[in-house]
Amino acid sequence: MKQELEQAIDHLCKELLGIGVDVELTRSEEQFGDYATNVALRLAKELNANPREIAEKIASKLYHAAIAKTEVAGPGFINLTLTDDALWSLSGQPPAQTLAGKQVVAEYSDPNPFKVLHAGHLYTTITGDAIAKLLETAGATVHRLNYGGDVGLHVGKCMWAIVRFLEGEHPKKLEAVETDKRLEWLSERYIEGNNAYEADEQAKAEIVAINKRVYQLHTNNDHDSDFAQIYWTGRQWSYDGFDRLYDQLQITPFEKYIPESEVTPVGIEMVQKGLAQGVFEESDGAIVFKGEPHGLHTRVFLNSGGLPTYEAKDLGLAALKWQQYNFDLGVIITANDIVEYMKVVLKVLEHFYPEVVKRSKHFTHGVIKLPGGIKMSSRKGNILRAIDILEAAHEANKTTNGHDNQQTVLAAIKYAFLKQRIGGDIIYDPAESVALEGNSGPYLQYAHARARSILAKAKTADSGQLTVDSLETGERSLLRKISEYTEVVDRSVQEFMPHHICTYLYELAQTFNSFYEHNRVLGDPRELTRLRLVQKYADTLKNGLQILNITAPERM
RNA sequence: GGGAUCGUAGUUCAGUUGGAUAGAACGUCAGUUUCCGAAACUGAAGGUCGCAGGUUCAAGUCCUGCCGGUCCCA
Repeated sequence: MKQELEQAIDHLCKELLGIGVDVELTRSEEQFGDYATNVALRLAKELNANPREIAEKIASKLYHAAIAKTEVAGPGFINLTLTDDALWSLSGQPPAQTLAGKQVVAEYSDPNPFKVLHAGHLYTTITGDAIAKLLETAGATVHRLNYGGDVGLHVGKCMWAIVRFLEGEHPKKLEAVETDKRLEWLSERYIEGNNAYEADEQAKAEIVAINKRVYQLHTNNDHDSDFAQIYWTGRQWSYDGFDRLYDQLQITPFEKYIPESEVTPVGIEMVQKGLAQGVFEESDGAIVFKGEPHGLHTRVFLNSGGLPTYEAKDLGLAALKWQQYNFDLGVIITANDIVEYMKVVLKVLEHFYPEVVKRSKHFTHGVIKLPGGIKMSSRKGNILRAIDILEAAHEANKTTNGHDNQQTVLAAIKYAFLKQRIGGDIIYDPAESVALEGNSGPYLQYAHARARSILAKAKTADSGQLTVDSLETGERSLLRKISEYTEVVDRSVQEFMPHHICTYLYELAQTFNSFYEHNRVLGDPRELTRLRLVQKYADTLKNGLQILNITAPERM
């Protein structure tokens, strides 16, 4: 309907003024009506005419069954007020299927085996899942991928400490570690290895050697040696631990993990091929890409020891994803410290797969901090871990609300992360996130439960008449807000930004609460109409929360 | 030193291809419960949109310079 109206206005412009414009109706403040357009203002210059006169000209000729009132206001806006009927049919519609049939690959979370899952991983996990769901809402098929470093220096550090802890390469001794302690146990070993690497020259040399052995174990496909058994067990423990956390978070499961070891040979091969083709050059024994001619910087792809860097691996990863999925759209979400790095990798990738670069979107986010200002540093042990966030939220929920409900805590964390535009740093305040007052996940859950409770109490055979037209002010405000839903989702899809949905849902809940406060539903002569509204509202709220992967409980 | 990015109320954040009086939340202050869930609602105070220029009928939004923060590269 919105499109119809836009086309009608575009038509009028051509007919009356001889100029076509790209008309976009925007939602206006309630006092001005339902939709507004600034076409007259934009055309004024071109036509060298008074914008208000142009607006009047268009407005006076604009007729549509859905329009109840047309007004010219301010410097030359055309304000449209829809009929109540039109508002009803506008609300409750499914979002536009703009991505129907599209194959999307979404890569996010990306924790490293043998290391701890930190707050940043938690953030991309939740945000990535929401973006994936958002795209699914628009009709896309989304493949959720999780990429992580199962090779590399951090693995060397961890393996070194494990072997030391076990007093030799004794895989059998691993059995002593309890199942639910494994992830924590591994991250403790990593910290030990990391500290030794920095403090002790001999340990450093040993770790470098072990790191090489890990790579070798992959090339030799070694699953039998004692060293290999320790490694594979450790890797599996990591994946199991990650899966447990994802399960706990109630996010959509990943389609698969892509381990770094799998993409490494692909990446190396690409670098060698690229070297022969003149994409790379040798420099002090390393293979580098000179980014300066492209306004970028130089980066190493194979180091002087012949080992692939992150760059080479990312190249392999991109190639592998493309070969396996042939996607229409590739979405990657990472921290924003690698934006420059990513540009170089994409520039190189352009040489191999220009199509992939065109179809890829890289979103980045900032650092996750607690209000005190603790910053993550993945080197030392004193980082903000994912479970620290979860624990802080549980703790806050207990002290603020006097109980500890998993659904509330999850809603609190997810909503706190998602309500902010993706890009900047996030200051996560546990107390604020679980609060039932204010712009929080639990507030929305409560707003939903309240509405459902009314519906549950309504008797089936009901008094009152259904009057879809001639709505009262409060009723109309609520319906007007509900009718915005699909437009908000569409915009979120276009921008890949779930936070628009958060902002909207909060406004929606506020509108409802205000309506609820001032209008009796049950037993009122207008009961049937109002129940219909409450139903639409609750469904809309639930649908929106679903995109964010937040539950909408009937009771709480 | 080069590059990226951000700077909006005391705090945390929204702000549509440039559009109407810059909006929320928390906090502060003042109110609202015989009645559908007060875990709610109503209202008030609080702003040089970092600073200075420029483009435009119109700038928080675009351009230039400067200041400040964060990150990347050497």
